Order: sequence, then structure tokens, then C-alpha cells
Amino acid sequence: MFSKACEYGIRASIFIAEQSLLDRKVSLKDVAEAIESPSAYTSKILQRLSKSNIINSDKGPTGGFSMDKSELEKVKLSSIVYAIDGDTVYNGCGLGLKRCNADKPCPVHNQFKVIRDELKKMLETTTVKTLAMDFEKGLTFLKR
Amino acid sequence: MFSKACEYGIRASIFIAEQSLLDRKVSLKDVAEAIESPSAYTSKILQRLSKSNIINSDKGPTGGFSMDKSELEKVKLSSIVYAIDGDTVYNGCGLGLKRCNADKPCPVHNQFKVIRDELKKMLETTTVKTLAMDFEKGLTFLKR
DNA sequence: TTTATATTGGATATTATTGTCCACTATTTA
DNA sequence: TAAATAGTGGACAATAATATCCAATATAAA
Ligand code: FES
Ligand code: FES
Repeated sequence: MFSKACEYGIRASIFIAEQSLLDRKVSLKDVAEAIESPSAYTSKILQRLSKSNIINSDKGPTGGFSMDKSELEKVKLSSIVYAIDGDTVYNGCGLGLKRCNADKPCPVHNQFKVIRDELKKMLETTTVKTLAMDFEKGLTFLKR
Repeated sequence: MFSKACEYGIRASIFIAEQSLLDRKVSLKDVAEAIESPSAYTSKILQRLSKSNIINSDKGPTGGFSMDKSELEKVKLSSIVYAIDGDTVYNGCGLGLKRCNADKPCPVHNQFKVIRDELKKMLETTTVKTLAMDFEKGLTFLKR
């Protein structure tokens, strides 16, 4: 569904968001431990998220990663997925033809469209804030 | 969503099914050309489908690949996906945790479950025969 | 202004996936 | 039974994705 990089990206964002709700900055190490991911690889992903203005990053001592509490509910899953995996989820064809194209549809186009529209809707209506709040409450897990 | 191998596998199955409806066996070359795939790689995939009893293969001159017309409507997309990609579509976690597990859910588990159930339903109710018939009518395309 | 800390960015390594090559086997037909 | 044909299987190659290493940069605090 998503690339591994994207999965890490979403998990990292949720963790950073949750900690930001508690007014805490987190270090790369914190993130990697919280989501159980290889830290150097995670670093690259956080850079992408930072450049896409999804998270903030500050260098130096007292530095770390954070998200603006006020903007938290504006960050949708779709932004994160787009920042890391691009638009393949939105425009890719289920059977691997160049692009999904309703004018020259692949055999599963109609069936696939239903799923993808559902997925789009989910990505565009789910905010990182709500996911972070559930995580904060201990209802969900970022590692196992 | 699916691996490239799986995409080729589905496309190949639809082509073989369509030709079988017309009582024609097809060669590896035929398949590769019809679905625009690398033929040696496609060969491996057809072997997997053959071993999973989804398609028939016959050696020697007059050999080739085919599907039993009578069993065609029993072949669901889910069988093909399972034969090639295994059960990751069914049991994988949307955020990459070891396995999807409702008892210790990842943050998107509930949202993801909706999508996956829809996908499952689609894979389990779509038969290769109907896809092949639409393709036969020129309504859909296996390459572009 | 020195030191310590934390992210950044580039190079490189590893692994999985995708793709190729070729000799071998089975089978049909002449 | 010889020759031609078509799939099989194993080894190998190329590419993409994932992961690591380390020197450089920025910044805060002493
Ligand atoms: S053309 Fe394949 S999914 Fe739309
Ligand atoms: S636990 Fe992640 S999708 Fe179910």
C-alpha cells in the first residue's frame, strides 16, 4: 500500500504530534525508538517531512523535531503520503498501466476506483491530531 | 498495492482466460506481447500460477497456456493475488507493524480496516471470467 | 568564544525486487 | 527416431528500496 519510508513517516508524525501536544520537542533518537525504526533512515524521512513543512526541525542543543500545535488539525494523512510517496496512490493504475485512465481503463479500473476513492477520502479526512490523541490515550500503538 | 509480479499475473490471467473462451491456447510470447511485459519474467509468474492450478501449461509444439472454460468463473482475483503476493494484502498492517492486530492496533487500524475489507470483498467477488469478457468486448485494456 | 549537541547531506552498503540468459526436458510431428 | 517447438528451472544481472556511516553545519549554553 505505502512504501516503508511512508509508513515510518506516518508513524513518526504521529509520535511527534503527540509529544508536541505535550509541548515536548523530540530528538531523532526519540523518534526512532518510539516507532522502532532505523534511525539514520528515519532521519532522511524527517528531512523530507521538514522540507514539506509538515514538521519543524531545529538544530543544536535543545533542538529536535516538533509540530505547531495550532496547525496540527490541519495536517491530514494525505499530506504525509504525498510528501513521501508522491501521487502514485492517487493516480497509479491497479494493474500497473502507466497511469489510471478512465478513457482506456484496465480490466479492474471500475472495481479499483471504488477502493481508491475510499482510500482518498480516508487520507483526506484523517488528521494527525486525532491519531495522536488516540495514541496519547494508549488506545493505539506505534510499535510492537 | 500489488507487486509488479502480481500485476503481470493478473493481466496475464485475464488474457489467457479471454483466449481460452475462444478455445485458443497462447504461448509465452503471446502473453508477453498482449500485456506488454518482459517475457522471461512473465514466464516465472506463469509457472507460479500453473503450480497454483490457476492456469494450465502444456509443453511441446501445440503447447502453451490455457484455462479450463468450465472453471473460469470460479477463479477469483483473490486466488491470483494470493498465489503471487501471499497474504500480505489480507494480514499486513497499514503502518508496517508485524501484522494487523486489532488487540494492539496501530493508529490507522480502524480506518484501514474499512479499506481492506472493501478490497477483500472486491478480490473475492471479482472473477477472471467477467474481466476477460469485458476485455473481449474491447471495453478494457491490458496495455497502453 | 569554546564546547557540546543535534540535524543535514552526501557517499556508500545491503537487500529485495525485477528482469535476463541459457541449457534442459517434455512433447508433437515428420 | 530425428527434428522442431514450447515450457522449466537454475544461475545470474540490473535496478530500486531500504539502511548505514561520517564529516559538515547550525545553535545553545557555559
Ligand atoms: S486504469 Fe487501471 S485502475 Fe484505472
Ligand atoms: S494494526 Fe495496523 S492496520 Fe491493523
